[in-house]
Amino acid sequence: MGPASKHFKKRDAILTCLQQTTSHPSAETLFAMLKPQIPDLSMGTVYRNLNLFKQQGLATSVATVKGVERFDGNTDPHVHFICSNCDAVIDLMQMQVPTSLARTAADCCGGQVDASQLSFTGLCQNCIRSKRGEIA
Amino acid sequence: MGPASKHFKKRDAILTCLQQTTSHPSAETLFAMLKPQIPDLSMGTVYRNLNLFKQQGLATSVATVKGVERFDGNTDPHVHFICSNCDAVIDLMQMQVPTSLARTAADCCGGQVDASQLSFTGLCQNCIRSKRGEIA
DNA sequence: GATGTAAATAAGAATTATTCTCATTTAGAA
DNA sequence: TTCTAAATGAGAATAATTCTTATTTACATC
Repeated sequence: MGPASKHFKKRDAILTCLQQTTSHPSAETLFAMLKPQIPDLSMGTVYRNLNLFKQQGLATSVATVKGVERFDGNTDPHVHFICSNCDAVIDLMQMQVPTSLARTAADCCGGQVDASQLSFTGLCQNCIRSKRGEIA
Repeated sequence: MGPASKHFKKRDAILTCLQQTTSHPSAETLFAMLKPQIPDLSMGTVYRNLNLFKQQGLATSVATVKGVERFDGNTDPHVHFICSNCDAVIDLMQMQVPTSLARTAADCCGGQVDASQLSFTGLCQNCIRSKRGEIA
């Protein structure tokens, strides 16, 4: 039904928040973002709905960074850059996993490929600058 | 120094075990594999050394599957297939992330790419068969 | 408008994976 | 033998996530 319905108010708020940010928040971060507007929101609801979104294909789990799962509400196929210094997860919207690779993968192991995840890790632009002594 | 030394006995056992399997075990699984041969091994040692191996580049964290971190002692660059049904993590040794993609990624975000991770998720061959009613 | 309903939620307990602490053990050096 | 530094065992502590249950909510029906 979506945001028009009064049902699923919090569910919609969580999904909308996730879709409007590019920061790939953790459950906790998402909770912190929403709490001011929805003071009676609970962590359980955030986790419950994130799992629901994953099942429904409305969101994905991008990575687990230092033990914490990070989510993405952007369902367009794309690639991520993960900064090993500041834990930022950055979209590389211009990039995708070539479909030829997915086909090769399926052929290699005889399995059925449903999705692919490609990420690069290293230092992000900000952290490179910081290391040079400049202000991030 | 390696397996010849009497120092690092358990450390070496853990690394060797990780290098000799292609199952991408979790810390707990690794512990279970080694416990029979090393009855006084403790979980703390497994976790401690796995983190050490990661730092030293002797092992990598392949993925977090259903909340559990999975490790790989194979440092040759390769790709993984992760079965969403049985949680198997399978090597696709024949495949690598094209270096051109890594370069593009660095250009895209202005960062410094240190490593890349590519994995495919779906049903593995065994689970496809099982679903057909055959015995896995 | 009152009542019934099924889904969604809050709150916090419970669980699980991982890290931490510290006393002990070990291997090798002096 | 004694010393030292690293490695370890054991279990406590922590942190993330899931689970449980009573409550609330939105809507349908009367």
